Amino acid sequence: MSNISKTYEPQEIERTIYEEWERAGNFHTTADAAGQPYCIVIPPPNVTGQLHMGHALDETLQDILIRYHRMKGDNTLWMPGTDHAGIATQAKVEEQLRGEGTNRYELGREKFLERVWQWKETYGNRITYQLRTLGSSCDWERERFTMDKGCSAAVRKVFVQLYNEGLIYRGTRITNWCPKCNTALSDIEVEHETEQGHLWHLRYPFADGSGYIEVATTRPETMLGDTGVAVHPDDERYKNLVGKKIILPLVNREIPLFADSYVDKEFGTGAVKVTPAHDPNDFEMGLRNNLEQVKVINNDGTMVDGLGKYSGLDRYKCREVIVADLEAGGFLVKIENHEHAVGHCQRCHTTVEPLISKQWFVKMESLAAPAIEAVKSGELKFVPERFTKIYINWLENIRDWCISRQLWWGHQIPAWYCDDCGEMTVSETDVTECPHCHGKNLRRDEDVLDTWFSSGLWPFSTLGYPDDTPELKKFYPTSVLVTGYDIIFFWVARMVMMGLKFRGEVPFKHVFIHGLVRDELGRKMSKSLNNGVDPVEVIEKYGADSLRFMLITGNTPGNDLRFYWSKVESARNFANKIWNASRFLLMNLEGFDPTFKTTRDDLELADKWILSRLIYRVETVTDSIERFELGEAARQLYEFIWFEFCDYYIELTKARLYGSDAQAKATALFVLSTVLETSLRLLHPFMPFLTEIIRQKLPKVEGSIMLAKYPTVDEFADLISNDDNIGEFADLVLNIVKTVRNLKSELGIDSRKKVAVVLKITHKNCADMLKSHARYITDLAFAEPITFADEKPAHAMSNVIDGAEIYLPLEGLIDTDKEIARLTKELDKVRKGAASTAGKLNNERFLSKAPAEVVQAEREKLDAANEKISALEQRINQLENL
RNA sequence: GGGGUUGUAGCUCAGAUGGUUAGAGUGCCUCGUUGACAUCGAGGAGGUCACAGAUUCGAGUUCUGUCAGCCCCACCA
Repeated sequence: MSNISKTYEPQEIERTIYEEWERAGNFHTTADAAGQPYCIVIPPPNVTGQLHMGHALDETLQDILIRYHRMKGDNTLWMPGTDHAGIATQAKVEEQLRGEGTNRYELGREKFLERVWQWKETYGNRITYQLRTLGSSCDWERERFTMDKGCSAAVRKVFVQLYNEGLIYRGTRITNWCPKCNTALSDIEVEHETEQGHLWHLRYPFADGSGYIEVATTRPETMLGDTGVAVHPDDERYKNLVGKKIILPLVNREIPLFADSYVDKEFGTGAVKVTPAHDPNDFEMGLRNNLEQVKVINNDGTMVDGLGKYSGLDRYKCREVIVADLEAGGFLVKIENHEHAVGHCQRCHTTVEPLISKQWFVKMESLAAPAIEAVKSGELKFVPERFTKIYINWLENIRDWCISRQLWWGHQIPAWYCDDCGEMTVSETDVTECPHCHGKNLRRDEDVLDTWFSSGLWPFSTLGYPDDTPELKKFYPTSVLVTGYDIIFFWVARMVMMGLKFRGEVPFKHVFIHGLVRDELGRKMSKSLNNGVDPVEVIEKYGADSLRFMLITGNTPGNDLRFYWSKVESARNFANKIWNASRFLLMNLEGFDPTFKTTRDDLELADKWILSRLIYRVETVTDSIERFELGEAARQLYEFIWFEFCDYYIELTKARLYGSDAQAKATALFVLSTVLETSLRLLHPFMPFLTEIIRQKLPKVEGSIMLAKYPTVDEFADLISNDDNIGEFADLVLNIVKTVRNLKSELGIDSRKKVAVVLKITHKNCADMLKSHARYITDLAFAEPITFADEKPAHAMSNVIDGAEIYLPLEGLIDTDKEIARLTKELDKVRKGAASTAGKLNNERFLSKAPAEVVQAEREKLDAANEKISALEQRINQLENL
């Protein structure tokens, strides 16, 4: 045992332990296993992705909950899997093709998809392997993929049903288009950023030569597609001009001036050029006013053919040319600076172009209503609660969801078009013959579905849907969803809607929201800033337990946290502390009879104290986990293990361990073992590897800690009851210890050098107890000999605390004047406190309105303060008389 | 334009349902290597809890407003 290394070296150990766990099937469960079902579905990481800090946090939180519930005896399932991540994955393979001098169109759809699947086979395991290094106890035997057979079947079934119910439709609309990704996007895939732009004031001449009207625009290049100019119907400036014809500059097209109440009289000139093909508002106005839609921008962001010199120009280059030409033609009035919001593609950050195209949409209103209700009724709860507002607000203002993407990697839309009769057929099974005309000339819709469509089904598709599996029956609805606030709309809301629609129940009862992991400066970790810290690197250097502990300490639900290497080090030090406390125990355990069991009567006060503290921590840690306050639970564990167990209790056992009383030593070892073993189980969800390796070294312990019982208070029922006034006694002892240490330090005495101490005990309940256990003060404060006396030694350093006066008699070392000054300062402090307490007690309203126990506590406080005051006064008086 | 959130020790953050002298980590200062641990131990300095009001016997904690930062949502060209 003594050959255990002095520091904890996690690297090798972690890998070995994880392999053992997985080999033993510890992560796996079945629907018919015993216990209450407890299930979490993993937020599936992108199949080609790499682990980042956000994953590490997300995984850690889930693994803590999962391990806790598994130990509690619940039938616990953590369902893992990956997401096909349409655009991201396709982009990676396309990049690879570019390197080979080819592209997807040259390859063709079928060959291209083969390449993507190949890519998935090559890189798809990387992320799940990385999850393992964190210690994630996922049921890997059940691993799923959003494009596997089952998930694909679920997607088809859901799509067809929604279509048949009229909730999915195909329509020509103006949608967000990314010219770079070359696909339509949903509204939430567009990120708005305010940019410093310009407002160009243009002069549009009337056809009849009667002058001109001035319009203002942020996008002059779209003027090529203008098919009207709009003013507000009540705008006095323009009222008489409505109906006139305008000659569009540069194009020389005749367009109408019309009135539409959408126009804001106050903005710009009050007259808007209308480009129905390239602006969502103009599109609507165009529909209302029967305007022509003239498309001037291609899907790739260049100008269309037939525009003369402008054709083929990039939209921004075209803008420059147009402005120059307008200026040359005398049509440009002025250019103003103007700040406005511009939409960008979430994935590639290209400026989005609103374009008219035929796309598939989901009607959201009827799906959103139950999802709102589920939260309002409390069936689904957000942690922290404030996110319910954000969620509800979004759902209440929801618009139809564009679900078709012009990509190849994804779930291809199950719709077929008949070239013979022109009819469309939507079907769960592939269509080879047109059901309308029995023609065979069928073309399948080329588009694939938005990745989030399949993600939305994840909580039930992974459990077996569309089949009615035992897992689906047992584990749906799942218990909690753990995710970041950044994907509440993308994912959470859609899962709730789909879950309610297709299972009739919410997909999870709690949504546990966490924040983002930021860098040391509080910036978001990003590729472009290159400020990301690789969790794998942290694990290699410090171990997964340290990373996990670092990520949850000091963190509260929903709030962002910063990554600091010093915080990882602090967590590593904690792991090392536990390692060494265990090493200490194991060394002393050599030759000890492991079957020895102590009884309540053998326990001494220190044992009772640490057991009472342990019980308290079992309660608070459990309670904190249940409330999702994992940072608080971690703090409780840290305090207990480091301060109470290591700093005090272990020190107090040393006398017994090194002494000659075999029975006393056995008792100390028994309590040490019990408390350590229980602490390990309590800590296991947070630091799974360390707790496993240490517990395996303890005698009499069998099996993995993963499958051990989570500690409960009643485990200790026969060892300790709470009728002892142990807490009061401990407070007094620790207070005296602290005071002795302090006085020694002030005198410059080495903390480990023994000094004589005289104590005058004034505590009502604990005087005798303290006298018979003075050894505790000797052991913790290196105070020896300790004498109890009523008289006050004259030449001594001293202080007064609640329940005791402490003297360090040091003839010749004491500077009386300094002592008086120090004690006077102390006296002032106590008097101030006493005055404020007395103030409260003199307040009639405090006495009549505050709860009796609060008043009583104040009374006791005042008594104690008064005692202290008189003791200090006497002492000062005594010194002055020297 | 709406909504949210943050402001507590030099730094990073905890402080549920209002009730002792407001805590931790880290940094800093002083001391200490004989048997768990220097990835350690002992002691110490450091906070008018952003500001102003209100509610209350009592506010870091509840409410209102102000200031500062961050974030989300939003079709004013």
